[in-house]
Amino acid sequence: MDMPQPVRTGRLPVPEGKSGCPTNLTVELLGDRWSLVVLRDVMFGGHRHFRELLTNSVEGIASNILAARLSKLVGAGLLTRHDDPSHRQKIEYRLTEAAIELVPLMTQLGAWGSRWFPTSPELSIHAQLLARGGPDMGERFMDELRAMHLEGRPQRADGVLAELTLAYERAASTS
Amino acid sequence: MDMPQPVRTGRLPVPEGKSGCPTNLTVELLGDRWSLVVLRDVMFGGHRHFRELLTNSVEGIASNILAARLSKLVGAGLLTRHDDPSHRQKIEYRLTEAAIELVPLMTQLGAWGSRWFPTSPELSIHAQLLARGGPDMGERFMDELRAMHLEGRPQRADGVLAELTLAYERAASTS
DNA sequence: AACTTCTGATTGCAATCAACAACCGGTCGT
DNA sequence: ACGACCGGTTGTTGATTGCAATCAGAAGTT
Repeated sequence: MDMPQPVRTGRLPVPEGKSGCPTNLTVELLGDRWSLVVLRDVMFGGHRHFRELLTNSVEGIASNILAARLSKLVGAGLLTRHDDPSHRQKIEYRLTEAAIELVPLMTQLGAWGSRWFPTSPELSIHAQLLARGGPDMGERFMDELRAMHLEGRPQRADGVLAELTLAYERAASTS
Repeated sequence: MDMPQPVRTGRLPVPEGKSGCPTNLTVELLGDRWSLVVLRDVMFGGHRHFRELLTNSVEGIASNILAARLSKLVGAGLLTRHDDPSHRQKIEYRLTEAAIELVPLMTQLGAWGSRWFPTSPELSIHAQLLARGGPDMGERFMDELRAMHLEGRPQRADGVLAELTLAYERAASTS
C-alpha cells in the first residue's frame, strides 16, 4: 500500500475532443502494432538509433513505419531526439520520464504474454525475470533507465539491464 | 517476491510463424484501437451484450467493429459466448480466465493514463482507486470476476466492483 | 576527387482496416 | 399485427499498414 501521492497529470499532449478515460487515451496513443514494440527495443534492447531499431528488431519493422512511429512517439512526449556527436546526421532517441514509467506496464504485458502464449524461452526470460523481481526490481530498472536516458550516464555493469541481457544470452546459448 | 510458480503456458492460440516474444504476441493480439476498450467495458462496466457494449460505450464504437472485435476475442480465447435464457437470440459474452488475468495490465494502463494525461476526474477514479489498492485489491477484483463470469454468480454488493461503481457515481454527481 | 558505405528517412503501390450509415431476419411484449 | 429490440451484415469511403525501391547528406576509403 503506497502513500497518497500528489496527482501530477497533464504532461502529455492530448488529441482534442477525446474521451477522458485514461484507458482509452493510453490505448489511443500506444494501441497499435508497433509503438510498444519500438519502446521495448529502446528500453530493453538498448537501441537508440534508427538503423539499430530497423535492423535488430526481432519482428522486422518496415522503415517507413519505424520513421512514423518514432516521430509520433517524439510528438507524444515519450521519446526525445538528440544529435549524436559521432555523425552529424545521426540522431539519438532517448526515453522520457513518461516512457520510463511505462516499465510496470511493459512488465505486466510481458508477464501476461509469457503466461498465456507458447513463447520461446530465450525471448520470454526478460519478462519472467522482471515479473518475478516484483515492483522492487521495476523501481531499480527505472532508476537505471533514468540515469542512462535522462542523465546520459553509461549502463552500469551490475544493473538490472545487464542482468536481463546476461540471462538472455545464457538462455539463447543453451538452445 | 513470490514463490516459483509452475510455468503454465500455451493456452491461447497463436498466429503461426510469429516472433515468440511475449510482448510482441500480446501486442499483436490486443494492440489495436478497440480490443482493450471492449474488454474494459465488459470487465468494469459489467456489459455483457452486444447492444449494451454498442450503446453504453463512452467512445462510440461502430457496430461492425464491435462485431469483429467480439468474434476475434472469442476466437482468441478471451471471451466466451453463451445463450441468454431471457431472449432466444440474445448472446452473453463472458470473460475467460485469461481475460481476467489482464486485470493487472488494465490497472497499469489506467494508472499510467491517469498519471500522464489530463483525464476527467469521474472517468479516472476507477484507475486511481485500483492503482492505490495495489495487488491486494487486484486479487480481490479478479476473484470477484471469476465468481461472476466463470461461475455465473451475481455481483456481490460489498465487492470491489460495487466500490468502483459507487465512487464513479459520487464523482460524476459532484461535477 | 571518386567511390563506397552509412545515416535517417521518403515515395509509390497494393492490401487491409476503421468509421459511418443503412439495412437484415428473427424475437419479444402488447 | 405492430413496433421495439436482438446480434449482427453490407456497402462505401477514407485512413493506415506493409513492402520494396529510392533519396540526399555525411563520413570513410582509396
